Amino acid sequence: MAEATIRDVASRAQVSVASVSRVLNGFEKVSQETRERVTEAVAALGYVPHAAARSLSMARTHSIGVVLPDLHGEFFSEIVRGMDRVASERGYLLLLASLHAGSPLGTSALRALRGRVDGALVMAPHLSEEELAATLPPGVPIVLLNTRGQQGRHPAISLDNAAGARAIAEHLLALDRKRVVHIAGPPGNADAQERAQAFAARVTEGHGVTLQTVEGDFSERSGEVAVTALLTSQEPFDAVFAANDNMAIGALQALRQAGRQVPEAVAVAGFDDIPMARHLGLTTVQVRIAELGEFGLSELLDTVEGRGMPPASTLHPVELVVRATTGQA
Amino acid sequence: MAEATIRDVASRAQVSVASVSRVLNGFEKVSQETRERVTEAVAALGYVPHAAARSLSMARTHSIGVVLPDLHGEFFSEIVRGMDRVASERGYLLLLASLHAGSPLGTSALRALRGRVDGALVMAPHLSEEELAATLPPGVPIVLLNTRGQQGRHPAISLDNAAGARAIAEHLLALDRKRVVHIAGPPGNADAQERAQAFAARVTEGHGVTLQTVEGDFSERSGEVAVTALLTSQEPFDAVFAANDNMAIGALQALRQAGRQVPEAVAVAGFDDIPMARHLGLTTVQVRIAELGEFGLSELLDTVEGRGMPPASTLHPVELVVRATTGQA
DNA sequence: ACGCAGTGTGTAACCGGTTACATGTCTCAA
DNA sequence: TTGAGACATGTAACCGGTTACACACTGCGT
Repeated sequence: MAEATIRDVASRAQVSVASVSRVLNGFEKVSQETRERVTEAVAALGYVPHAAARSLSMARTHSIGVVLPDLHGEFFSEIVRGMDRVASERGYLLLLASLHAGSPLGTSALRALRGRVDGALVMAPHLSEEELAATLPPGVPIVLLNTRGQQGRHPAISLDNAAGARAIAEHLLALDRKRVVHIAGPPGNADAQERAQAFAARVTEGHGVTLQTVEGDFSERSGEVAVTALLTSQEPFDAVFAANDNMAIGALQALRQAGRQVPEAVAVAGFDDIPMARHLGLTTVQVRIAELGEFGLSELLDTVEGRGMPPASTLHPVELVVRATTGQA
Repeated sequence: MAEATIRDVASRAQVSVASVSRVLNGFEKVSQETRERVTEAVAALGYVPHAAARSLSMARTHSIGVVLPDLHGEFFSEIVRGMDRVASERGYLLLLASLHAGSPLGTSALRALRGRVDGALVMAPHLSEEELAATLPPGVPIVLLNTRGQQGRHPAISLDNAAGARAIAEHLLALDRKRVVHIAGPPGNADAQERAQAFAARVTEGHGVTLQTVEGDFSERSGEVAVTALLTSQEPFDAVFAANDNMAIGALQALRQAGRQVPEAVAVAGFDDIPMARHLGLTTVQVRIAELGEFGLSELLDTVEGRGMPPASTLHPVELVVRATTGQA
C-alpha cells in the first residue's frame, strides 16, 4: 500500500481536499464537524503531508543550505551547532553541502540547491570571488561566512581576524619577544591571509623585532614540521604565533621534543580556542564559533522571511585569551 | 524577473518541454540540432532545474535525513564526516535533523522528512522503542545507528559496546586492580547501559575484586564531580572506567587536583578515543566513528537504491588502546 | 504502390499539495 | 418575499518538472 495522499484523506473524511488542507494548516473558517472528520481520517491513515509537493506549490521549503569546506573537528561541529539551534527554533532544517576541495562535483551539487532550500549560508574561504559567483545557485538568498565578499552582492559575516592577530602581536611585544615566527595557513585561504597580514603589520612596528613567516596548512602535523625545520636551521626565535590552534599544538609538541621550555624559551600562541587549547594551556584568540553560526543563520532567515536586508558586511568580534604558553608556567 | 522554468527554455529553443527534459537528463534519442538549441537556451537563461518539482514527479529526492541527538564535539563531526564522504560520492545531500532532548518540536520535525528524503539514518540512543516508532516518518527507509532496535523492523548498526567494556575490564584485571569504579553514562542511554552491564559482568569475575558504579551524564564536568565525591568519601579505589572519554578526562582532572598519581595510585580508562585522549595519554576504546557513519549510509543507500536489504543487525567493532593512564607513566 | 519499423518530437496527464474563485446555505433586515 | 452578507465548502488551476503515448516522417523490402 502506497503512502496516503491528501485526496485519500479527503475521500475518507467525505470532504474536499481544500477542506483537508485548511484543517491541516489551522485555517480558521472550518466547521467543527469537518475538523473532526478530517482529524479522524488523518489519524486513521497515518497521513503525513508530502514536503516536496508542498514546497512546489508554496515556493517555500523551510530548509536552508549550509555550504562548508572540508572541515573537521570542533570548528565544524560548533558552527553547525549554532546554526542548528536557530534553525530548529525557527522551524527550518539544514541541508548540508560540503565543498570538497577540488571536486568538480561539488560545484554542480551547489546549483542543485535550487528548489531545495530557501537560502544558503556559504563558507568558502578558499574560493576566489569569481569561482564563488560561478558556483552559487541563482535566485537563492545567500549569506557569506568568512568568505571573500563579492563587493556587496551578498551580505557577509567574517571573523575579525585582523583584531585577533593584532592582539596576539601586541601581547608578544609586551612580553618583550624579539625574534618572532608566524606559521601561516594555506596561501589561498582568506582567513589565513588576513591573520598573517595584520600580525606582520603590527609586530614589525616593534623596535628591533624580526619576523619570519613560514607556511603551514592548518594541520597539527604541519605546525610540528614547521617548528622542527626551524629548530634544525639553528635560526633563533623566542615566540611562535600559529594561524590556528591545531598548528600551535603541533608546534608545542615539536618544542617539547626538542626540550625547549615554553614559555620561557619560546612563547606560543594560536587562533580559534578549540577545547584542547584550554587543556593544554595554549594562549589563543577566542572565536565564538557557535555564535557565528547562530548569527549568520539569523540574518539569513531575516532576509528570507523578508524582515529587511542585513547590513552588507559584519565583523564578528574575537577575544584574546592568555594562558600558560605565553604567561607564567 | 522570476527564475526560468523548463517551459521558458523550451520556448526559447523552439522545442517542447519533453525535448528539453530529454537533453537535460542525457537521454539518447535526441537529434544533434535539438541538443544544441536546448544547450544554448539553458546557458542563455541560466536555467537550473527546480529540485522540488523534480522530486515530486520522480519520487526521489537524492537527500538522506540524518537524525542525531544533541551531540557536540568530535563525535558529531566525525560521524557526519563519514556520512558526508559517502553521500557526496554517491550523489546525495544530507538533511540534518537534530533531536533536541525533550523538544516536542523534534518529533514533528521528523515526520516532516516525508517527501524530503529518500531514507534516514537515525541515531537516538536515548529513545525507547515505542517513542521511536511514534517518531519515525512512515514509508521512509530507515537505518538505526546505535539505537535500540525495534525487533527487526529496521536494520540496525551498533557499536560493540560490550566487547569494548570487556576489554577494559580484562585490562584492569590484568593490572591487578582490586577496587574498581565505573562512572556510568545517563541511565536512559542504550550505549551507557551496555557498557555498564558488560563491564560489571566481566570485572566481577575477578577474584576479590569489588565494583562500585556511580552515575554521570557523559559530560566532563560530571566525571570530575563523581571522582571528587568518591575521594571525599574516603572510599578507596585503584581504577576508574568512565563510560566515555569526556568523563574520564574530568576524572583525571579531579585526581590530579587531589594529588593522586595516575596510573600508580589510580588507573583511568575511557571510551571513544576522541582526539584529546591521545594528547592526554588516556587509555580508551577506539571507535572508528567516521567509519560507522560511512557504513551506515552505505547500507542505507543500498536499500534505497534497491540493491538488497542489509542484514538486520550489525555490530561495529571497537579496539582497546592502552596508553599512559593505565600503563607506565 | 503499400505496409512496416525505426526515429525524433510534441501533447497532455501526472506527482501531491495550495488557493482563487464559484457555489450553496443560512440568517436577518427591509 | 426578497436580497444582501456571512460563512463553509467544493472545483479546478497551478507550482515545475517527467514520461506514456500518439504522431509524423523517413527509408526499406515486397
